Amino acid sequence: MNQIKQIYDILAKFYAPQHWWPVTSKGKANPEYCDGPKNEKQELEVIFGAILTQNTSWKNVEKAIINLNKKNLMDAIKIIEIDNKNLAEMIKSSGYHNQKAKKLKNFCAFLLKNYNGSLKNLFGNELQKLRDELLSVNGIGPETADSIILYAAKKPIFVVDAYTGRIWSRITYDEKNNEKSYEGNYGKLQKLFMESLEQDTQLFNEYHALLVELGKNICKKKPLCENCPLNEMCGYAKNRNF
DNA sequence: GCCCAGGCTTAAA
DNA sequence: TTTAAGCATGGG
Repeated sequence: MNQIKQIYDILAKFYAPQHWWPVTSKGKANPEYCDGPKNEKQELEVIFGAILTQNTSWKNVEKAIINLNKKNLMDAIKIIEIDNKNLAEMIKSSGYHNQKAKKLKNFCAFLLKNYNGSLKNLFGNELQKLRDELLSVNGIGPETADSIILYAAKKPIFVVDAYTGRIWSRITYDEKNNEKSYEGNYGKLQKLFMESLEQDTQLFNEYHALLVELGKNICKKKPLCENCPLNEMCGYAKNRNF
């Protein structure tokens, strides 16, 4: 078994199932209702969440999502119609709110113009075409695009994030690889993970979520190697005598 | 007060 | 083609 699969198995035993992507219900964050979107409105919520969580903790995003739901703004046309300042104020808690307000509008304008406002139409594209389309929107980069593809469109693509880079850099840490060898190398990491695993949406879903959990709580900037289920296979942990 | 968070764009070297 | 600055709130 390759190391990437091995890591998944260890994490899946170490942590409970993650049930990503979290979706709110009835205007509230609802932890019982978080196995991904069930309709287009919730798919749109996943997309907005993916944009709002750029370089931002989910806690701060959740408040913004709740606000949008309360004002009935999970709707591409309504987002286009509301003015920038109003929208920015609504999503203030998610940080970079002025930029992110524009990003939400950019996506909605794109959806209305090219796909008649229909996510079903957009998601009808082949995976690669869908990715290219998403990346053409100003404000959507590789991680946001892939999150949308995996968690809203439910097509198999591996989402790489800062945690993935940090964790893999530390696992492979040795004389040649330093602690940041794989940071900021999106394509290389994505290829590595996708070539090591079956192309399975649910697997990619859970794996990414597990890496986030590990990155947030154990493999932090200052890592807690003593608590880490991967420390026996981790070059960085070994180097620190764990 | 300082550090960090589920990135992306733009402009300069 | 790589690197830096700017964006900004909220929690530890």
